[in-house]
Amino acid sequence: MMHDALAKFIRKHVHVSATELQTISHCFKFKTVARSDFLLVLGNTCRFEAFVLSGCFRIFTIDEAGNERTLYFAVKGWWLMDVDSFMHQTPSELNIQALEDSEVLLIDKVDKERLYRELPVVEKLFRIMSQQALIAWQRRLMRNHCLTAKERYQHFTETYPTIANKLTDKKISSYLGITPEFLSKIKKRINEE
Amino acid sequence: MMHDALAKFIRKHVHVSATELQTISHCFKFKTVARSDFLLVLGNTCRFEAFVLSGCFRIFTIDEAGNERTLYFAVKGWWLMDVDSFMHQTPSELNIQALEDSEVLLIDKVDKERLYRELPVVEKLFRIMSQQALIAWQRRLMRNHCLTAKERYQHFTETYPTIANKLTDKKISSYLGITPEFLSKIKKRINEE
DNA sequence: CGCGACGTTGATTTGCCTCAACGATTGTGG
DNA sequence: CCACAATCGTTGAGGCAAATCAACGTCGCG
Repeated sequence: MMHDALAKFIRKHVHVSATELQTISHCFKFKTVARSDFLLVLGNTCRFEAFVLSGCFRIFTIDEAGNERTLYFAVKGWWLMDVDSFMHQTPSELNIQALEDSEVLLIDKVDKERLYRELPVVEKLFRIMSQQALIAWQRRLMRNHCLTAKERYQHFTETYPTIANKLTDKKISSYLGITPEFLSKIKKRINEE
Repeated sequence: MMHDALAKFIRKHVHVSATELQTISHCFKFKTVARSDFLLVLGNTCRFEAFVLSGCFRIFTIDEAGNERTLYFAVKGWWLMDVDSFMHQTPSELNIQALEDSEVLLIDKVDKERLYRELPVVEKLFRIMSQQALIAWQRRLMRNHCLTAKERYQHFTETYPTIANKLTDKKISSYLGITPEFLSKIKKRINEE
């Protein structure tokens, strides 16, 4: 059934009984998201967390200068959420947009709180997920300090080749924190080698 | 008693009974760390997590070029840990050094795992802490993309004035991701205004 | 007291941005 | 399904932000 991917994901991180898995699974609702549709729009409150079953998403914000800044991309097996907005139920600073026709499993705040209350293993799961995400963000910031734009581009395309293939250069540049023009020049230099 | 600060911290994030608080507190051991001593040295495995009672610490790594890169500073009420190394018991990539004579409460891996097992509220506490740290790291990376070095310096000194006062410029520059020379020029420019 | 780390300053170089122009793609409404 | 508009990718010229290298005064510490 459609929740298999989620079950597999959970089992990779924590021990759960079949019953627990059932309880968790039943809190999630299947949803399709058409290409370029928004799952969350900046200014709205994030009322869900989502597990990506298929497709591809971009989580981004708009800075004061009006430029798009991509926090991350999410494909199968990744999570979509604005931790801050969902946790505190405050207006989000993020947009979540589907880059292709996609499928997700959604859980709303009430069900999430209920799971936290009833199943300690869910706390554990999200504790582990958050800590691993934390490590990844720390590493990414350090890479931003140490590496040049060219090195960061190569690191990204080598680490996530399948994601990079789906993306336009403009979106990649907004993830790397550089201008599209400069990314174009980087690619030219790489090809000339 | 000496665990008061920790109890206060915990109560700010989760509901705990007095008994639970007792159980948690008893897992922590008091320790003093002399100025410039290391609580963790790069290459060793992180066998503890620590809550800072007093003093000031720096968590940093050394990049390929041999430069120090500061992840963050920690004062009273902050936590010291290498999440990755502690979680997976692998060699750490981080140094944790006291910048002044300091006091911490330490918990080792065995006790931490026991707390996780016995008190679901501890899972919740660290889940919440991790998620809030995650938000902070996301914001910091976005600031690194959007802001100039001068703006990042001002943001840091305005957000953490008491921490900034304790630090040498060299350490601040390694946090901001710029050279000490350039920070010196930034400060000059600010003074001339 | 003397040494080594720190902070400052200047000259030069490099990485990346801005702006502008143009061809190539993509998406869309008729 | 085509035509047109809009967005995207590329290229070049010029400019600014920040790094590098080198020199020198200062401070803290042994």
